[in-house]
Amino acid sequence: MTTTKRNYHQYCGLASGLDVIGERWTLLVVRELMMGPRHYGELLADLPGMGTNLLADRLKFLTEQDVVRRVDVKGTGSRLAYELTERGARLRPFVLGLARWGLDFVGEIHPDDTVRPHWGFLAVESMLRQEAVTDHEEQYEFRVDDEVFRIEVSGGQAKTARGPASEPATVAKVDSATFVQIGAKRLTPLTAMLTGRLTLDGEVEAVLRCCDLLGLDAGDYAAGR
Amino acid sequence: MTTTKRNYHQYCGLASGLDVIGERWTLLVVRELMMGPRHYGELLADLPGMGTNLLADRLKFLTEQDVVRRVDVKGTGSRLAYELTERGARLRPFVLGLARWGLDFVGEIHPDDTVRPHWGFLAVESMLRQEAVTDHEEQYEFRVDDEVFRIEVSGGQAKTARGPASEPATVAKVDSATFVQIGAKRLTPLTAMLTGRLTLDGEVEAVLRCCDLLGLDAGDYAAGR
DNA sequence: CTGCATCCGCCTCGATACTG
DNA sequence: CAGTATCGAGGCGGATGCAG
Repeated sequence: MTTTKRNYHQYCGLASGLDVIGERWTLLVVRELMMGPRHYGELLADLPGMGTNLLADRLKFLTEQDVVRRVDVKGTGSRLAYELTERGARLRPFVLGLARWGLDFVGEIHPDDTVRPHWGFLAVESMLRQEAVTDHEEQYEFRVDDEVFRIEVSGGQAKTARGPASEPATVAKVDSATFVQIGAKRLTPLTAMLTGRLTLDGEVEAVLRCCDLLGLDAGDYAAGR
Repeated sequence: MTTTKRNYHQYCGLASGLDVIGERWTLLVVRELMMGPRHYGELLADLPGMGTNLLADRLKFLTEQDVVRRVDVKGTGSRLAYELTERGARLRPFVLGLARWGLDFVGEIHPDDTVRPHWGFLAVESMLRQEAVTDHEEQYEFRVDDEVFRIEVSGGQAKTARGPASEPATVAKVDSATFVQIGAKRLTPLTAMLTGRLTLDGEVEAVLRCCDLLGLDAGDYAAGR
């Protein structure tokens, strides 16, 4: 028990930050909590390869550091859950930045790779190019496997949200593996459509604006209209 | 030798990114290279506790992944150095963001903690509040131990640079440990001055603008003028 | 002397089994 | 369902060796 936790012993913000969230699996736990509270079992299920003792250790430590908190999701002690604290939520910008940066390293999909539809939500948020927002006020809906989320463009700002859009200008239906491959630019939206793995509803112009907003190559699609 | 490198096997940008820069020490190596090319021995000296084999492994892997490149710093093969590639340089925004986030975890300084003056350069860059830029065009110079760097405010933009300022509106002279403590808000500029660990030259108004730009509490200092 | 490679003890990690 | 206990494997840390 006197085994002291390993840290860098550097008087520096980055090193101190990495002492908290730099260990293996930790930032992936944070990612899971970035879409809302989750139960222990859900975390375990979406992080295959992570030992249950490690998850318990990480959650306990993150709780001590005020990055994560235990919460009674509804009712009296029915089932506990974990959620990000305000301090944990402040990690969002650069978790998204790192997710965007890492897209370049996403290779061909391998049989024993894990894919989860809600990761697509973060992928979209990390790909959003605020500088590409137009003055069209509209919403784009995504149905990745069984997850549904949307982009809302309003008042010169684009933001993501979970759940269906009220009046979607486009609806994209796709499986999660294909979705990530498009984000990683290993597949264009056009080829995904032609191979039947992606379905796009709505008017063409809206689809083009959506692709541009995400920095995706819509050229082929545009040429085919 | 056939020991395959450990990775997350998740089809996700964040996981793929962490497979590249998520291992122990890696992001600290990147930090060291963010101030320009460095030699193997310099890296080793500024990362105490890191084994020489680990540094060699990390550098080799980062080179393979096009995050880092070997350069002939001057002349024919005299001494090699490592520097960030364009891909590695794209890590800067969220390395800085994490450095800023981690400042909250910087505790009291401990005898066997390592401190390096050039980390102050990154601390300043991470603390810069672009929204606090005024229309005063001026420069602030910092002399942290033997390192000299500056902030340049010009055209509504603030940016950091190494080396002395041509016409500093303020010169701050301080040791590196004190510098980090001020950044971590464990010490106000005023108390640091009163204990003789910080010297501030230049007109008071410029000092106040500099503090505000870095989000530091200048209230005490202002009250004492 | 710098830039690594090799070797070895230890501690973290990952998988399974077990308990409230 | 939510963790705790246990143990083998392997990444890490420190010392040392060696080549250019």
